[in-house]
Amino acid sequence: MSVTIREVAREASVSVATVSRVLNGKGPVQAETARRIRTAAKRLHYVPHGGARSLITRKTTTLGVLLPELHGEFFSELIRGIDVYARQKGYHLLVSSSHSDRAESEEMVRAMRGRVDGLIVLSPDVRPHALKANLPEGFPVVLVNTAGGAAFDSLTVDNFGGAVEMVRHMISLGHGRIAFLQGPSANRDATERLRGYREAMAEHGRDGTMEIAGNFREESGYEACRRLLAGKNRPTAVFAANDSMAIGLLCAFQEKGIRVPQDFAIAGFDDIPIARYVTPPLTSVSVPIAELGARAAQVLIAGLEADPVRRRRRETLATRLVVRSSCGESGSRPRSASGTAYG
Amino acid sequence: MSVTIREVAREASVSVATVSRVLNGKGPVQAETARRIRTAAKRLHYVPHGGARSLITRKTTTLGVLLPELHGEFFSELIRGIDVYARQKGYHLLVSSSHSDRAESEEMVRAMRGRVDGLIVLSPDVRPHALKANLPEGFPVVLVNTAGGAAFDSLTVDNFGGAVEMVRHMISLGHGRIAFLQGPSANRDATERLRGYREAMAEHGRDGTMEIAGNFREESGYEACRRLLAGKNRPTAVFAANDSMAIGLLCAFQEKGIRVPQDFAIAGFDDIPIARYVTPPLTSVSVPIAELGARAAQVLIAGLEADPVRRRRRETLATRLVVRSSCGESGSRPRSASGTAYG
DNA sequence: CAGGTCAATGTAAACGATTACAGAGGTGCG
DNA sequence: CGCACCTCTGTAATCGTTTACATTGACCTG
Repeated sequence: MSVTIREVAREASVSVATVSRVLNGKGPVQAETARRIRTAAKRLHYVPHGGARSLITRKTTTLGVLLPELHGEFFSELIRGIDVYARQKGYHLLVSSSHSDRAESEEMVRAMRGRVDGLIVLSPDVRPHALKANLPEGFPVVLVNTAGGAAFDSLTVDNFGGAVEMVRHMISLGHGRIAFLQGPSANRDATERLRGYREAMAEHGRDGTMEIAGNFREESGYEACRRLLAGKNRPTAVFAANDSMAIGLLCAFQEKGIRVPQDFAIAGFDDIPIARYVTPPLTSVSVPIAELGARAAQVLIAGLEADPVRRRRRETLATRLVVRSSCGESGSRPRSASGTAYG
Repeated sequence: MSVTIREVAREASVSVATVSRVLNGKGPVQAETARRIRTAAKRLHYVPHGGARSLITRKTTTLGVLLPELHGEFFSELIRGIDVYARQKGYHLLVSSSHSDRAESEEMVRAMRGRVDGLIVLSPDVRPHALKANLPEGFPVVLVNTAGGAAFDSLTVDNFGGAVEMVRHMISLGHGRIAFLQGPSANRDATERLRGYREAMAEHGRDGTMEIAGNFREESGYEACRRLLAGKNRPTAVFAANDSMAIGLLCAFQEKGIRVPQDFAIAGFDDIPIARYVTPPLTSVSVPIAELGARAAQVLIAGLEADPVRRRRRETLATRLVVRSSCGESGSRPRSASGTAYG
């Protein structure tokens, strides 16, 4: 069925060793011989068997990517970032996504071992402890946005810092009572953003924080509207833990005739592409997702090729405040390409 | 470094053959022996080497997924659909995305061969012709939303039918002059939607079609606004080839004080999650993306396990018209969970 | 011209699994 | 009791590569 190196060798009247040398560019081979081999390989559509190769070289040139169930924009951007860098370095990507429970995730860790050279893990379900137990000693792993032990390299987006910056911005615009619309409590991005909100509020001596439960989906933003308008002493601004919820809320406000930002300021987090096209354009925090992915791939590959017992890396990528008009102040400005970036 | 089957065998005081039999559940093995082997395997954290295994079994239990550069929502949903089905059947996913040019795509086809059992290809860049040339005879491939020869299984979303249905709906609401905001001309989804628009317009004897160039991005919707308002005899409705452009356009209208749907009706395509949360909620065509992915995986796996020279499959998945208020008629209804589904 | 070096190629031993085949021991049946 | 048959396990061949080592000339040098 499949054509092997042996057939190429016969076709070019040389030994398999010479074929291998030509195709891998190692060892000295006469130019004419090399040409003949390459021609034969092309004619036969020869492609080396990855398994056989990895058996002897002890490399798979494949990176494993372990992801939880996560929403649209983030997922694709991250993969894109990883893929672009990995491919450029000659690595493939073995992806496994949408794990719902812990047992499933851990099973995948096991299944991936022996097929990949290293692992990029972005999964609240997989505890670092379980990782260590299921992987051989010293197996290269990069943790992304995951509460992870000191055992592995890890990369994080500065959710905390971004949230602090946003709250400060809102306060600087004169907003007094700022509510926070939370994400899922199990999600680390969500909890870090919450922590940033609390920190920044405390820093300015505002203890009148108001926190509303949410789950990162549009509908929970939509539903938060009632809660926001309920009590007396109601807030003048909301900071949503992500853009989707902010947009859901925006929609609810619009239906109720509440003007944004005049009656109520709204801010989001993530800066998804659509954020600048809602009405009014949404002030948000831009997260470098693709960059996060690329950096994860970079750190992992560096780890593969370097001496295995080096110091663990731990990095945090900065976010960027993007001011549009949903928080006031700049409402009358002409729409620019991307809002104004600070930071 | 890595623990092999030999070490497990030694640990359990049996031969490698017996270990293999136990771990693969083939052949008769004494219960006590099996237990001892399983214990040993667990203690040593043994996982079989995928390469070695695929060498002899001639299977990789891995599916290749080849994707072009594509936007957020679609990408992740599709992968999710594929992944869920594939994993359930015990297959892994080797993903390669964001190919910009044809040469790159074809290179990936070659690289993947020898690592995967079959291929799911969703790439306008890869011509079926090139696929045939770079793959062994009879290699299982499923083409998704790709203009593909009769040589492979293929799956498509009924973009044409969905567009026809939408135009009919708009006409039934009394809209006379309906403009169409196109997607990228190289994209097959885009051209099929355009074809549907033309067909449905012609069917009702309206030759006054108006077609505006676009690229599926929000900004091109935003920019289309000028063109729409320019001439005299201006349209009363726009059908955008996807939701992102529809939302960009909505934003532009809102800035100019043009009311939707009173002054101008807007419809989109895709029914992205956010579509129901913009103002007004967007009438759109829902596309079963995850289902498309799952079905692709299903067809491919069926092809792998079945007799190889069976008839080619060619399927089209139905879309679903989702009526909200951006085209009028139902503007005053309370917002329901998902609009009203027809079809 | 003997001996050493070097370039170009071939031979064969790994790598880690699966599995055909064989052997050992037990059981049933004529 | 002898033979066939079954169950359980081991031995060794095999898959398609890479690569250490061997081999063969050609060339250089003293």
